[in-house]
Amino acid sequence: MKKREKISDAVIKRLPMYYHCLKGLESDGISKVSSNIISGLLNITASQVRQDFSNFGEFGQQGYGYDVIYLKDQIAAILGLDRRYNVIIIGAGNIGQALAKYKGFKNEGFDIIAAFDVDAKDGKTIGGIPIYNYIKLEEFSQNCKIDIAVITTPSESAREVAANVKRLGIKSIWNFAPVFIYLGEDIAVENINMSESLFMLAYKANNLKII
Amino acid sequence: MKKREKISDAVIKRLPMYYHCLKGLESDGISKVSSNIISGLLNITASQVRQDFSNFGEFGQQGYGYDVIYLKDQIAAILGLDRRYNVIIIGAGNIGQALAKYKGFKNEGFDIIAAFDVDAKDGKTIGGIPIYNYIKLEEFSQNCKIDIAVITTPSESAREVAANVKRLGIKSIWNFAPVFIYLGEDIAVENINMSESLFMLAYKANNLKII
DNA sequence: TAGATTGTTAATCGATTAACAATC
DNA sequence: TAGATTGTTAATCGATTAACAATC
Repeated sequence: MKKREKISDAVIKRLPMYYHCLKGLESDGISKVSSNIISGLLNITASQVRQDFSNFGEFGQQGYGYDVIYLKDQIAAILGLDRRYNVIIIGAGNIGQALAKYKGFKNEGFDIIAAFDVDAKDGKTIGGIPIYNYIKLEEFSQNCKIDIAVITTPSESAREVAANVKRLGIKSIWNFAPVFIYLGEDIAVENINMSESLFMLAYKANNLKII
Repeated sequence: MKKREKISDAVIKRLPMYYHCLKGLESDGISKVSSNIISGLLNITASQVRQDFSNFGEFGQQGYGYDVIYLKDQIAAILGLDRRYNVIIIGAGNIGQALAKYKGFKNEGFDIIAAFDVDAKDGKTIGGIPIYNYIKLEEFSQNCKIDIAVITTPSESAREVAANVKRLGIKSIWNFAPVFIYLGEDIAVENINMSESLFMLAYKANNLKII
């Protein structure tokens, strides 16, 4: 293992791909895999697969390859998927409600424990998750450890909400508002910008190889 | 203008950022801008801003800078935002419904004209958009030019739906199912993989600078 | 004109790929 | 053992940054 310097974003972006791929192999009952096979499944080079893994440790055996379950567990641990997370949703509009109703996150270790909205009256639920008025967030955060805040407010309020989230000591933000949020090095933010993705799709569609 | 070779993905990813930024400047009533100012707003280098633009043409004037509206229109044209798109949604689950109800896409030139679902009975609507049974898609596509298909089905059916969409001659897919879709060079696909984004957030949160 | 800022060429940096010794 | 495949070092490729002549 090379000495652990800062891992580049390009590498980190591929970790979930590896994890997903290994889960697939596991559920197909395959127990060993080589960098060459992974490279074929993910359409990258075998060299890159080995380089990526070597950033974190030595997970394979020369002449054999990698044990699927062991490697999957190692990558899960690197990603932090070996624990559970308490998640809240801020903004109970269309997207916020859709995420609240989606049941898939629980399987991956993410428990949505509450939603908040400026217009909410207490006592309601969506998809079994309680909704509170946004003014209750501070009190709630004092009683319950929140790992991740999902921001699904309109863009006008997103930055203000994000700043408040940081003030309450929450360390991760998953932002769906079409506003770029960055609050410094001591809080993790992932921005999902759907309209930028849609614009890139328009570009790609208009620049396809000769149709 | 350098001769137009293939533009790298890294450049294309920044175009929506420039567009967004210029719209902001325009709505603030600012009429001229320099690469230096843009670089400050977007946290990239001025050199990169000029390099990026020079892939597509010469949009500025030495000693002056760029005209905000002209530059914005040029970038809109490069992205293909100078026309309108007919969009359908396939899969009327949580995310599909949320997108159908979201009104923001129309402003950018994307008209959601119908939704399809395997369980749908004809005659219903969501957010004013008609829902049809999925078996009607082929007929619909023959009567109406569809530019973009949004796939919000469960992951099990996503690939099959995507193949069908391609068969019907639709040239762009916006995929929200957690499955990587690629159908060759002659159809544009943008994958929004929310769980990968969530995993990256977990990684970042677990690797923050000393807290 | 003098100052400002572009567009482009050259230099640097970082990420990907290739090669191969180590070794299971 | 012979064959396979890792982990790592070196080579290549591509993207970002710096520098500057052109010129408004």
